[in-house]
Amino acid sequence: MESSFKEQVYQLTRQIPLGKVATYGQLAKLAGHPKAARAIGMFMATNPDAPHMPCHRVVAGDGQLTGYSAGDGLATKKVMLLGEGVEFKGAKVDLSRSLWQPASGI
DNA sequence: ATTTTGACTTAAG
DNA sequence: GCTTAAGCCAAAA
Repeated sequence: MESSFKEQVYQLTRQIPLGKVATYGQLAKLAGHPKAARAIGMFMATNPDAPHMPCHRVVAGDGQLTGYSAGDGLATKKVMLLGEGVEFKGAKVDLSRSLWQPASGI
């Protein structure tokens, strides 16, 4: 395994369950760099495995949809998330309901 | 090797 | 609630 920061981010993004979304900061933290949210965005923008990279399930820390350069951009992203069962609150994702909680053994 | 930019986050006013 | 500033990481020029 490469075990690189990049690889970790890719794996985590790939493990986001359907109907849920993760934030850049969350992925960064899970990958070992809690402040590399910016780099995460770049990894998504330059993702080498787009078909295996559900980057549309990754949103900003406030649930705001950012980036996405496919279809109609954020519009397509929103539609995809809605189709997966993610709840929206206006133009943002309702993180209170659709935020991915890894190992949610609370 | 250095500088700039970017799909970010948090804090402060 | 909105704007400004600073911090941090990685890729591209």
